[in-house]
Amino acid sequence: MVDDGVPLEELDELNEDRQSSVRRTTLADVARVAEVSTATASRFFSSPEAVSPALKARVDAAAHELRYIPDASARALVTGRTNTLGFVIPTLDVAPFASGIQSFQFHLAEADYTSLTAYSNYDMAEEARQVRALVARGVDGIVMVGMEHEDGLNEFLTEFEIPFVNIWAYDPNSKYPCVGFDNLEAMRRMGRYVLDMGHRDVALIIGGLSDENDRSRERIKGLQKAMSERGLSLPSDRIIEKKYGITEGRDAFRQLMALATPPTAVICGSDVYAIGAILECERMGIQVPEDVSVSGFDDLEISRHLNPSLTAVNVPANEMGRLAAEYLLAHLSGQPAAMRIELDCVLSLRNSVAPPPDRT
Amino acid sequence: MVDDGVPLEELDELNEDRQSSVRRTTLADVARVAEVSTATASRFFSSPEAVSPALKARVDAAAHELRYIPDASARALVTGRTNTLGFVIPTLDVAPFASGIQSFQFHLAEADYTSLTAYSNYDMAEEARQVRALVARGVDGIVMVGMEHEDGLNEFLTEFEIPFVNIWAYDPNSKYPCVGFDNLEAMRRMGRYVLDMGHRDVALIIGGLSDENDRSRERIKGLQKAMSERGLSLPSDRIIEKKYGITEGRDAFRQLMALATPPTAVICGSDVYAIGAILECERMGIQVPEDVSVSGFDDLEISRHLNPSLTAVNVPANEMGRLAAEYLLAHLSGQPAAMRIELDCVLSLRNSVAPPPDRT
DNA sequence: TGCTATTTTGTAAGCGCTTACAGCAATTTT
DNA sequence: AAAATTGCTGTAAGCGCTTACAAAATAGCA
Repeated sequence: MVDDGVPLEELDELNEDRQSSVRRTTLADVARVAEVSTATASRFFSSPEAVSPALKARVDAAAHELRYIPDASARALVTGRTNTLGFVIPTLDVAPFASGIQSFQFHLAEADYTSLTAYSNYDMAEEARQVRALVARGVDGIVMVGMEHEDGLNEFLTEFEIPFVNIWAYDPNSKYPCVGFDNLEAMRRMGRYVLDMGHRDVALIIGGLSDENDRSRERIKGLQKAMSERGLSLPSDRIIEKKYGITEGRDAFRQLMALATPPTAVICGSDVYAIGAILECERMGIQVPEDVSVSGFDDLEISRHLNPSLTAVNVPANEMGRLAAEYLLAHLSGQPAAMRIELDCVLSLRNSVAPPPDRT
Repeated sequence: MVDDGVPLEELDELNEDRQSSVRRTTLADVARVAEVSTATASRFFSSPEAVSPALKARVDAAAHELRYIPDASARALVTGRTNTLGFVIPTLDVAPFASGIQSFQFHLAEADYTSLTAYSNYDMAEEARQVRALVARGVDGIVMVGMEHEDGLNEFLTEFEIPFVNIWAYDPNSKYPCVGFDNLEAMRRMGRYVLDMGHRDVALIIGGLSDENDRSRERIKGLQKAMSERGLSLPSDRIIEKKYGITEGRDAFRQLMALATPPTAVICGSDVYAIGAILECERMGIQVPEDVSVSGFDDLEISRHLNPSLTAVNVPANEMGRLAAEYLLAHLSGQPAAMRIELDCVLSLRNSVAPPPDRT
């Protein structure tokens, strides 16, 4: 794959002059050229309204002439602020996470903040490690996914006075800020909808090890609740946990269909499983929704296009990213901000769920 | 949506104590507790081999006792290095870009580097703006997508001695470092493959405004080249430019089918268009590949699962992310590194391309 | 016009860290 | 045994910037 054996002249020079490289332009240079003090030059950048028009013009000219770029590290050192926020997500491979972070960054940019992203890979210990690394980098605030974190992590952040917010989940009793939706309630709604169609044999395909993932756990509970409300139960052989992926969804679906009494409805904890299930149906010659109903969770772009189109819980990823940014920005500027924001999760009702086949 | 009207006690305290907040632990504190000089304490962290075991133990104990976390800004100020790299991509919504950046970050993390991501939204001016912002943040190096950038941007980076590398494209004659594949050649291969099947009426659905996107432009050229090699041409009404998205792919496909002589093969500049095309075929009752062949570019996870499975150019996104990280890391540590790395783009041959229908 | 209130500017002290350089003790060499 | 290394450690000078505080300039007012 890689083009090896590159001729020598194609190699980068070993830039030994890096140490002795040209000294970068500093505020002092600008001040000297503009014939003002460094204080005035500094004010020109941070509080221009406090500088007279005449000097403002001189500093501006000097800065341009010297192609001055302020040094963020120096500024951070003295102000104690880096204007950078940290964001720890499980992975970018899950489209809604990517959307959420993009939305988050977009809203930060408007306030001249940037963000450092780190990945936990659904591992709490790794998440904690990443959070600590972000704090060492000097982030002014942090976003994490889910309400549950490694023991002591919340205390750690509190001790270092790093504001943070949990997203992708909502708990009205949480001691800590959160912006998200109620995973249990969302899945319960989907459960009710499916049960209202008349299904009694329901199964669930869900992601991640639920003991490390409070969102998954809540979703499982939500479905169980919907069923017990109807006097039904969800036997554990009808809950299939799989790694994230279409292939995994197919596998799980096949597993389910091999059961003595296969479910008439397969509820998925993520759209990708549902996509896998629908594709597997096609292969197996099973009709959706005539023979089996399938529902998803996320509402990816493709889901509405599928055949049949996928009924799914719509996850407000962009909204969460935006609100997390707004919360942190408000908090950092000393403005009051709602500690907990609950977003609604609507069901996108489409064609993959219908009443069960008549078995009389 | 948003839960408004939050009761007052639910609001964050306006943390007015932020200024007067507890002073954070510094190296000097650690040094004092360990009864060593700050120099020794500093050495303990940056070059521990230069410290005697006895003092090492004392500093270690003191650091733990005080829960000391070094200040990255202060270190960056004095060393002139932030250990942070910048990465500017068009958008995270395109899965391969997300993969590439995740791979990039993963490899940086091993070297204790982090990365700042910025988005250009396929706009060169915005890209330049983001690059400048990253430089102002003090990044030690930058990754950009594509070979073409705003006028003067390369010079700007050179002037500030910021190493950078272009990815997602490859040009053996580039003056600047690149890690990628030859977009023209990749598409030419796909073109040949399709033409070898016997197709003569070929059309292209491709993304972005090609004058701002050298990858798209090269891909168009690649197909044109493959066709002209066979004495064929690609009329402009058979090149449809659309924004990225499945819906757009469907629209483009319908547009193509409405042509006086519809193409027998639709080549797409991205898998999402191909997915849209295949789904639209299903709706229109057109058989793929019996009636029309469809090919993609990217090779997303879902593509192999589709029905029919999608023949596509496989883009080595992870590989590019990894190699970009390796290049920059090597360069920054003064080691020689190949300036240009060409990655191969293999065709993932599957079932969506077949010989054209017999029209006799 | 003289005096005070206000605005604008400058001086200089760090922010927390690294590192050149010097000092000193323990080895090693002659 | 004196001289020369070698290995650690400490002193102190900044890195580039912001911001109290003081000083100067300007405006306001009687």
